[in-house]
Amino acid sequence: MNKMLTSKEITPREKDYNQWYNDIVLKADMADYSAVRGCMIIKPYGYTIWEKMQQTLDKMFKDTGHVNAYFPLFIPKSFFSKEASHVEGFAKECAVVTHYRLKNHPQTKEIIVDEEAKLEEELIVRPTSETIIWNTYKTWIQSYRDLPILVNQWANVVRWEMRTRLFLRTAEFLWQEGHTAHATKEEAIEESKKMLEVYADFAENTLAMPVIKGIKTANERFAGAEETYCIEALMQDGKALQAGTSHFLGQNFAKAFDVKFANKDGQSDYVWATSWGVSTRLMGALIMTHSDDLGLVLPPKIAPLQVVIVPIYKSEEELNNIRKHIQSLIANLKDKNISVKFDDDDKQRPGWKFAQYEMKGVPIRIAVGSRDIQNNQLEIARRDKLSKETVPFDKSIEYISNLLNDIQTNLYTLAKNRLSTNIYNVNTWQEFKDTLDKKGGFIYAHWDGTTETELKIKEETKATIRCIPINNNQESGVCVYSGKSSSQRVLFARAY
RNA sequence: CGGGGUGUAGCGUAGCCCGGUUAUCGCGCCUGGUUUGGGACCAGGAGGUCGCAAGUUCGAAUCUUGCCACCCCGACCA
Repeated sequence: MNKMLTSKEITPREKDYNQWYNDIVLKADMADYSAVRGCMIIKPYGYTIWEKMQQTLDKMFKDTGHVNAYFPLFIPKSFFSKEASHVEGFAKECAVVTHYRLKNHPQTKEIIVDEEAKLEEELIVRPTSETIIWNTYKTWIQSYRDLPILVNQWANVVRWEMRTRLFLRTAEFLWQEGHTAHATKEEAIEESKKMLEVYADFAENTLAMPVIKGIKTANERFAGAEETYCIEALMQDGKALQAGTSHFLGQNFAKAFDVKFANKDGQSDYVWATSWGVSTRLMGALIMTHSDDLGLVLPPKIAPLQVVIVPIYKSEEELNNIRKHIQSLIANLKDKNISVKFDDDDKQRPGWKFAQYEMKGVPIRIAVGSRDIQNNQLEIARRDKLSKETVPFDKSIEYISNLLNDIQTNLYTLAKNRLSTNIYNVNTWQEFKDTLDKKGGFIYAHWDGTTETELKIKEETKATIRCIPINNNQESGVCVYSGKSSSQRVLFARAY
């Protein structure tokens, strides 16, 4: 017995995807604009989701042998000059600390910077921590016995982006960055690939967000890396989003910071490095992958609240009856590690609560009133399909438990289908442009392998090469733009 | 940093072109009552440096100038 739900307030997704996205962030009460340019306030509800992500990822990192540490927020400017391509990549978006004191203006009493309190060496607010970490690793590493170092850091970083968007590109954001040091090239490459798999596993199995694993072209590579592995996701409006990266850094940073170790034969060599990270951008990805016009839709594995119970009652006595009746249900759900809230808030009416929890993406909502108690049943609604069903009370635990799994799977399947039907094999330049404009999505096309062609395509269409998929089919053809010979297709898309 | 737009109560807004009573409306908030199976209703009430500053004027939310902030489009961006 499925009934469609209704809503009085529909966000205009067809009209304006950006507006839709913004609405969901604001209505679900996840984040807000802050007074500081390009920064956001992550509100308690949004932060709980981030904490869930942190917990899951942190466990995965530890299961793969990593440990957490913390390095300073401030990086002396001189550290940056050591790796040329790295500084070039970040120079244009750094916040710089130049003074350490304020004072009152003698006349106006206004608070001003005390020019006498100028730092001898400016400090950079970290845009990423490679430099300060490698400066530290120099003192940690002498011998092959000190390797590998497998360290992760949960931190905030600042990148002074010209244009910002809640979660997707904020001036300050939260992330984790892993920084590892290895004795051999093979081991480092192995590590960066392994972490890519961890990210893909997390995206697909926890966030129910299918991704394409691949490597970046030289042009899109991380500043200072020899190889950048990435996971790319597809949003509902047909634009791609880079959801995580893992870099093989070669010996670049070891050379820049002079980090050498003695191997078993007593010979000295530079260590091999990786770095990898995901950020609060994943929150944006999560929203844009699953949410609908009623608000946020959360996969059960990441939902801070999996089940909400809304009582429907007229009197205090009735409410107490309901409370007694569902006591065992709540206890049983908690035993199964299912998070559940009984919302007996008397200040709001049921209809209002239904709408609220839908906006917040709670996967399962149970409504229970005297009618249900009499019939020994529950009304159970699922957020993903917006349908509800009446379930016998004594079968409800099993039903809910299965339903959570079903929602997780369903969300993944929906997104997976959307991804696979939006990858287009394209063979001509005209077809390339038409597909991009009319359908969006990923375009799988031949490319001659040159940065020159890549940049021209970007200039003409705003599409970038998102990645060369891992285990890509080798197939000879001609470049869709230049007509030169090509050995494989690559994935193009317009991206966030 | 270029082009365009917006700033009026917690949120969303009308008024501005063409200056003139007590600044409009909706949501939200507070009080009382009736309600409660999909965002309740009725009655009453509180809440405003009209982004900031200067100017023009008898009089400025409205006109002028400067500044600030934000949004959109570019440029920029693991």
